[in-house]
Amino acid sequence: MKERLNTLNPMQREAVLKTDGALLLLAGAGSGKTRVLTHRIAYLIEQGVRPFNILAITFTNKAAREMKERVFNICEEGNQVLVSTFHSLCVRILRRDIDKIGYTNKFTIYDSDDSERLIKDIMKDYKINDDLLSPKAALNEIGRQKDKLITATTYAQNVDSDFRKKLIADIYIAYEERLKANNSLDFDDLIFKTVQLFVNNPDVLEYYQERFKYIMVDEYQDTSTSQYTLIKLLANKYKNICVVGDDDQSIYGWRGADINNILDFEKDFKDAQVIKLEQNYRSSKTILDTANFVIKNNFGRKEKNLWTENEQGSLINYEKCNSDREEAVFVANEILNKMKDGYSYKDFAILYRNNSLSRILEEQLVFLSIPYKLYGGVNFYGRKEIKDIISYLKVLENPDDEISLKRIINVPKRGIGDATILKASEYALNNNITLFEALSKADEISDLGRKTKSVVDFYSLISDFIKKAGELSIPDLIDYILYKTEYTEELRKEGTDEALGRISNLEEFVSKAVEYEESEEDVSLTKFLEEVSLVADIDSMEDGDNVVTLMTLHSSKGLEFPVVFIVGFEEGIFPTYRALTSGNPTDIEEERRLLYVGITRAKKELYITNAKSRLQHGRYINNATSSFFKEMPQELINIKEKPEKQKISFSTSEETSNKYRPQPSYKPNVSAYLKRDIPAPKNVFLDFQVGDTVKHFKFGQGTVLKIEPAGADYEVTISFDNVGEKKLMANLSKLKKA
DNA sequence: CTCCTTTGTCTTTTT
DNA sequence: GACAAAGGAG
Repeated sequence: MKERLNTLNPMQREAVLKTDGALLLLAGAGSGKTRVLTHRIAYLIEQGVRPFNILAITFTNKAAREMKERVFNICEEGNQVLVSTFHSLCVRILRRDIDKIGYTNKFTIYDSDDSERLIKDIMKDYKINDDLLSPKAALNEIGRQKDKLITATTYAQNVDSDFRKKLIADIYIAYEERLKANNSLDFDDLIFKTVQLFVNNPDVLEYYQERFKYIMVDEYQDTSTSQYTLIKLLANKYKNICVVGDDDQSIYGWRGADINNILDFEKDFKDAQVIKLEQNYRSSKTILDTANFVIKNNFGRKEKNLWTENEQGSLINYEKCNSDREEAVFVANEILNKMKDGYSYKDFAILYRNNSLSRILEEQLVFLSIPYKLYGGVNFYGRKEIKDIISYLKVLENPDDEISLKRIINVPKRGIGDATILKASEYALNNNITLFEALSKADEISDLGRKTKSVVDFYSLISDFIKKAGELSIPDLIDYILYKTEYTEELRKEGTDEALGRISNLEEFVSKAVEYEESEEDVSLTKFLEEVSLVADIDSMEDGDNVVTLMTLHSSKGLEFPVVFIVGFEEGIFPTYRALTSGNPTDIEEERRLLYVGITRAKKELYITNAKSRLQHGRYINNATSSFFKEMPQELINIKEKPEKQKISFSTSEETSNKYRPQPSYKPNVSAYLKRDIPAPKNVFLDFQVGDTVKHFKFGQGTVLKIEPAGADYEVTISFDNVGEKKLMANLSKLKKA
């Protein structure tokens, strides 16, 4: 043991040895905090603490898995330590005791998509115009309340005359009622209800206080009030709690993370010891200096001085490109260049502010046959076909779940449309039963007419599935559902590439179910659904693959790469338009921290790139350089700007260079978001003029009366021979000269 | 009443 | 360029 402790620096060692009481570990980027945590767990076990009594909370499942492995490598008993995310931990606790707060343990977990559907339903019921308040905004506001442990009733009591808030309060109350009726919890509830369970049932709390005598929380800067409260409750008896965080890396404020948790920790645990880890083992001096220089622009930070003994390293590369295409070409070519220096694919990461920036990069990587893996974006479990089959499974588990039920009731099409669902819902409401129960009494529902049979058939289909769920393995059950509903058959008939893609996704889902059954000892549909609900894309990341990594800056937290590209360094993208216009300076500070996170991912080389013109939402946008650029130490940056109007060498679509028109030029330094309306459509060419005869695939032949630019396309007024005058979008409706 | 076609909105970031 | 809601045809 002693020998192992000698591999740690004095501060790290102190943190490992301080086993009892409260410890706040302020760990700068790359300062070896994971090392400290794993050694600390191992040390606890060697000191005689039972592994069973240790709880470690991480931010992702991936981090949990890795930490478990690393502890296990130091000491074998380490695999009995519970390493988990907040959400997984809470589900575990709730499955045992949620009946004490009025749910059953077959409860369903709603993802943000499910929650939004429920909000939409409610707003429809209440006839709330969504011009006033979008379902997303309402859901977001409600989520932030839950993060702060504010119930619907409390929220409603405290809204003053604010019309919008009153509206949200009404929705919040209804939302809670419906969730309960559906026996469902949203992500935020998982934490909130666990806290409620503990507060209302001291015996349950005490059970877990005894179980988790030693608690560690990683990424503490990203915990919300509810999460912190949960931890405080658990640690309240033995007070052996160690939290590890870095206020400069707090990037989830929008999700309810509260940076004050770091400041409050010392107040709540009066004898808390504070240890700072300030030596960075990851990055070159140049990279670290740049990061430090940038983050100094934030106010209200915990004072720290991150330093390194690493070599100076090469300058930061800043590349200003003319277009997004040019930027992608640059990044891909640069990766190939660097490969000649002995790097391999897995040494590179391309990071961006939002997922939509990944597409053009992917295209270019594919074009140059550079292997890569993209994380985030459309989550595998978020795809339509996967959500559909999961909804079937959820209904079997919990027929009260009306959101999943409504999702699949007419998928594939079986003649149960909105009107029928509405009648059944009304019947359910009037008789105080669930929608699913109402379906079983289809014959009693008035004016269902000939639709009664469709409903009866659907009900017996689901009943059969419920019966089969008890008999078949999960993969077999999925296959059975896909077969009986003719889901796969429908797709096969469709025959398009898209449909075939969906079929292979479904096949992959079945394989995942097989994998699940093989990897777990204690297999159940409940647990499978739980796992599926709580995985993030990043969790699938494996070290083995030698491929370039593409991900958002948010997802990159906690990772490191020899060479990092930060692309789209443009005002309006990074920092995001929302932060620039919110009027809240802390939003910009959070963007700056995100940049800090991005910079500190790099070990040896850092590239920052941007484009003067970028295709967004189907039109070209001209962005100024990110205002963060001038906050970087210019003497550490190698600035390169591509010459204007350089010939674009590569294009994926058929819009070849002769079709390419020069972009209109705008005044620099004006965020393109402020000039959204671009005068003339580009990349759309009409081979007809006013007076010509054109052909439409449906309306047939007609004469062009008028052509007007409209966004990225032209609006064409045509007098059709058969259907009269119509206004159509030229590109969209594929008009052709006759 | 359902289904298909057309129109509108969207884009932060994720457990 | 993607997808859901609205709108119109059968």
